[in-house]
Amino acid sequence: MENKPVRVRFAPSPTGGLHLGGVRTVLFNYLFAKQHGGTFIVRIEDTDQTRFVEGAEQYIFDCLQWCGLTPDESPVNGGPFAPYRQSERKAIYKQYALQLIEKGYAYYAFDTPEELEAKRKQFPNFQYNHQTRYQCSNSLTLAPEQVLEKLANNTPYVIRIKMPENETVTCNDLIRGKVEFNTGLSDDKVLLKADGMPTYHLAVVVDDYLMQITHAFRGEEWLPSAPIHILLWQYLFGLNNMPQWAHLPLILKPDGNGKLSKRDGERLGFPVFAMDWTDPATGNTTKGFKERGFLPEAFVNMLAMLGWNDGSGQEIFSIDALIEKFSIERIHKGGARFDYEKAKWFNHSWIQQLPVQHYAAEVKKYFSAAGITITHNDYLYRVMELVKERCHLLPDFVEQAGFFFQHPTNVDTNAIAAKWNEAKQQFFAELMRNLELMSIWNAESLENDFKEMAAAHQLKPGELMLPFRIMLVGGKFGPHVFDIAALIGKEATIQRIKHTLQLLTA
RNA sequence: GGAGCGUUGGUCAAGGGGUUAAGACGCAUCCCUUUCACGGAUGAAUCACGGGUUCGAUUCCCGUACGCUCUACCA
Repeated sequence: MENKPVRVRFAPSPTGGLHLGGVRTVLFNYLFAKQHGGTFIVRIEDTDQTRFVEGAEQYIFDCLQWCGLTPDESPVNGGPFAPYRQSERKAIYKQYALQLIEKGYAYYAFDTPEELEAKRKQFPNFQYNHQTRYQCSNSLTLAPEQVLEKLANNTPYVIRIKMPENETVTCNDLIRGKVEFNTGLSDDKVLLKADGMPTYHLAVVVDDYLMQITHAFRGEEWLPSAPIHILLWQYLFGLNNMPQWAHLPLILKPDGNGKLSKRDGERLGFPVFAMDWTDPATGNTTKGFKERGFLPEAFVNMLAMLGWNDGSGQEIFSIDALIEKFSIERIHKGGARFDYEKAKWFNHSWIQQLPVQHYAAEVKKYFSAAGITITHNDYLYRVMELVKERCHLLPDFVEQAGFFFQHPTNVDTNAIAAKWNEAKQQFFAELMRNLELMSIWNAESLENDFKEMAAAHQLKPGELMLPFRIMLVGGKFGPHVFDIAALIGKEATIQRIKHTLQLLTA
């Protein structure tokens, strides 16, 4: 335990979209590793061949890249402990299972899935445990020669851990403190499956040992199986080589009870996955935070604050600040409900504080998806600067700034029609002529000119501002009118006035 | 059913024996702004409940309730 170089791992099962809770687990791993000058490893736990999903692994790495949480060692980066895919490590696990059998900590079991299912049907809460294992077909109940014979005949078997009847195993969790379990309450979990693949229980322990993991972070849902892992460590590699455990609180659904699921996002209209995920089987795409218009800085920041804070009240943190401030001691014990409104607030904050150039390329994509092609980046930057405080998500820029690039498609004349009159018509007609002659085109002179003219027409500027806005913008929103006029230029300004005037007289 | 974990405003949460129980999101009202937004101000919690311990408990202890997680040849 003393001063070993920190090595942590994220061990996803590549079976579908990457859940926000998964990304938070990655984040905490990453922060801890970076803070301690350690190594962050991604290990793919693909031991269940029946759940193989095409593209799921690549998708996980894409998500990590978008978040900026790049692993130091992984199947794609390689590393000194390769391979990092458990399916490619299949041969390694069996010897450890055999070792356990030799020491009497595990046994062969020949019960078929059908037999077990029958037992579960017969007995209300059937568990394969210290009470029932002697009524089952395994190397504990069969004569040695029968076992040998079955093995020789290639009879399918699994290897199960032999849980002690009544021992106390304690887990010193970094977040929860001492947690005790009675071993008699757990069942004899399968360690090695009939197909020769390890289950999670065996694989984590073996790989954490082989990869010299020092700290193991995972979701709280794993806490009940911790005693099995701890026992395995004790039997195989010794408790003093075991990583320190930290079981992270769950992220809960915003309404009702239970942990946040993909379905909650669909039901309530917000993303749950980091990026869009298309299920290859059904072709259905589930929306991701990225595609919804989140900045990775905001997404990561928001996730960090779900279950952790630095105690100062500060909420906006860059990744570097998080690396500096992060501490396991300040991780909460209780689960946190996910709040999409708050998530959007984080994104809004990051939109304000990052230079617009930083995310302009992404914004551009939303514009082009809306049929607006942007040719001048400098113009785009100025526009973004002007409207960014109204944007929570990146696509908001299209809505908030589309009129800077094309004439408004819908001019809300209803907003001004009721109070429209001949005097105003005259005013704007003259305004057009006036603007045409202007040599200096900036917000200030435009405003002065506008107000002088209003006075000359004996009209209140206030009555004219909204019509002017509607003409330029199309609706009741956007930055100061004269800033807009200044930016879109003389020609567009005049053209829009003219167009609206025509609409109003039609 | 069993085991484990958890419980401070609607949400995220600070605090941790004596406080007017921070702050943020959201909401409402107001100010600023001749639009929207930003910004500012104000408002809203008997700290799940019941017992202790104590001069004093939101804070410590014990129960209860409630919630969650797990209880597969899935992770």
